[in-house]
Amino acid sequence: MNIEQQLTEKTAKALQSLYGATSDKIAFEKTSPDFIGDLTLVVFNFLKISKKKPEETATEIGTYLKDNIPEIADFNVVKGFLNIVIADSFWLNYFKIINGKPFIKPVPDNAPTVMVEYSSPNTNKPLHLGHVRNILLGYSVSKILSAAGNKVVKTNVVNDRGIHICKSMLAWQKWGNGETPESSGLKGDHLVGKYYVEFDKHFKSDVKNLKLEGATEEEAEKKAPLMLEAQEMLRKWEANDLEVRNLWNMMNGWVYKGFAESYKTLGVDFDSTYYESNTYLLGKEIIDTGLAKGVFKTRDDKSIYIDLTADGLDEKTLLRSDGTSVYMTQDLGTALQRHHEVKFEKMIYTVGNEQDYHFKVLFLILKKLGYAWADGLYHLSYGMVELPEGKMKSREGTVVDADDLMKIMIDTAAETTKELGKVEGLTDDEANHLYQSIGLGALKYFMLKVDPKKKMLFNPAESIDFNGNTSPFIQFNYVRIQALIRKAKEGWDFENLDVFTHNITLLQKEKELIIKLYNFNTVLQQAANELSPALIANYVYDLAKEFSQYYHETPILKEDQKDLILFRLQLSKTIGIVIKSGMGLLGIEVPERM
RNA sequence: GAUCCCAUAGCUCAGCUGGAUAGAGCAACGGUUUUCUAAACCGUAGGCCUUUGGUUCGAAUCCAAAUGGGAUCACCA
Repeated sequence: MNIEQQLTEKTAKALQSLYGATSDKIAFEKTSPDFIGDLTLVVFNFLKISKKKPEETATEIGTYLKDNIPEIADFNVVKGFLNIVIADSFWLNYFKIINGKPFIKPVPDNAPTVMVEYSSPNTNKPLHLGHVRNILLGYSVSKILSAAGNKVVKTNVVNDRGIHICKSMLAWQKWGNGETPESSGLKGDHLVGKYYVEFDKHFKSDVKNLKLEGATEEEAEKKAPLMLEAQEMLRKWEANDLEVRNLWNMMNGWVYKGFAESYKTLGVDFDSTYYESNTYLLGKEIIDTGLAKGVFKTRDDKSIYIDLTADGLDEKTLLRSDGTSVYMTQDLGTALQRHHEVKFEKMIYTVGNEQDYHFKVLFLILKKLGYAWADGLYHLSYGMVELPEGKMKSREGTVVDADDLMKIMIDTAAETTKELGKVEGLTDDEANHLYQSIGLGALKYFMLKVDPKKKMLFNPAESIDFNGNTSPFIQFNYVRIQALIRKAKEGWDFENLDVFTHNITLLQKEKELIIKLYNFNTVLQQAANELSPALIANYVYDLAKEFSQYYHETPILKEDQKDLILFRLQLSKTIGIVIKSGMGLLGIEVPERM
């Protein structure tokens, strides 16, 4: 079925029969638009075995292929380029098979399991723009992996304990006057975040005072009374102090409720959630294993470490001299626990690139401990989100809050939609749902169309632009297709678009569109391999753009011949299916009208 | 000091494992609506792909170095 495979195989045979040797460099690529043809073979690589001029070699191979592959209609040679024209009948035939069918297949029973971790928030403040990129990436990658035939387990690790939480708790205790989400009308995560900021404010003035008394910055930060109190609170938490635990439970409860709301608006979910308060003691048994295997070593002060200098890394402490564990130890333990619970083939950590080093070390340690599954661990590292005015700093108030951002996007969508007069005939619920699809779609697409590993600039003005390479443009083209189908059902007798029995001549653009559809699976596979939603985003945009051009230059319902109307409707409908599937992989909804 | 990542139009980004004249969108300028939804379409203009070497028939793409930007290198998470 796959035409490239067939061509590659036959080319190998052609080389063998023409020149008595073969090559492992046979690769077909898309023909450049300036030349005639669909697929191109570059023959320069074969000159050594053909011992002939490029043109001659290309012509000989072309002749052989044309004689042996019925789907080849024609070929032409330009310098060392062999351009192959695939017969329209092949593309039409292909279209008959896919016409109206879903493009994404269900996950087979024997599919490998992949665990994808994303979001991983701290519970001391609300989600911000950086989390948004993380969450959208992780969610989209889950969808893509699932579409590519994997069982996906989406998981979230909540960092619900530690000094950061105690800061919020302490500030609330001191200055909160019993304020609750209900009494303040604030979303729970925002309320807790407010007290985190409050802590920082008072802490800074503590530090300032101490510095006036002659302390250095470092000393002051360590000795600030507020910090000492927070640390005391953490100790009490670890000792299971009832009062502290109750406060902790209450405030975390507020935050979870707030997060749940944000996740819901964003349209993402998880199959499992791990809480660090349950896992932070894990990893200590791994220390024994490591020591027994001689992988870990003990220092004079009883702290335990691993020496990675031979691998070009540093020494990494895994157990403090007081016997407590560090972040790395916890992550080792969590990895072990998760592999035990979910027998994953692969585990993907969606975490920012500032932790590249951490994950390099984590994976290396697991490999050194001899866990074979460690080869399946992968750090999906993504770049920072920067604002036009520079980096986001929570303490300087230059953070873009996730809830605010979503609201702005939805409100702007509402405004624009009303301006364009597109709300007629919609109920309030329908209209609100539409604003949500458009506003959030724009946000998601804006963040996902960029290669994950690159840092990205978030320009608010540009992100709410609904023209050009944006989600609303893609959604709009889907909507046009649905409008065509609705009209066709009303005015014409085209109830069943799935039957394809006619024979027609393809326009150039129609052929290009079918080829585009043909490429969907390749792009999906590549996106799954590279864990890159950007590939899907760019593909869907290209498809929508080509459709938009087609729509403008070609009559569909206005066409005279009934066969042609039917075919063009079918083509449009199938393009719609692919647009919807592709957008679905990005976590973006497509409306039926807009 | 060491390691890792990045550098393409004024701006934001594509450009897959090397191939023919480097592509979109935004911004700018001009055009298209009695005809399927103009959140659209068409056109004009805009480039020493940071620099220098190397590999090759052939480099934006691979290798090395330089420059600029970012990140990391805790008994923090």
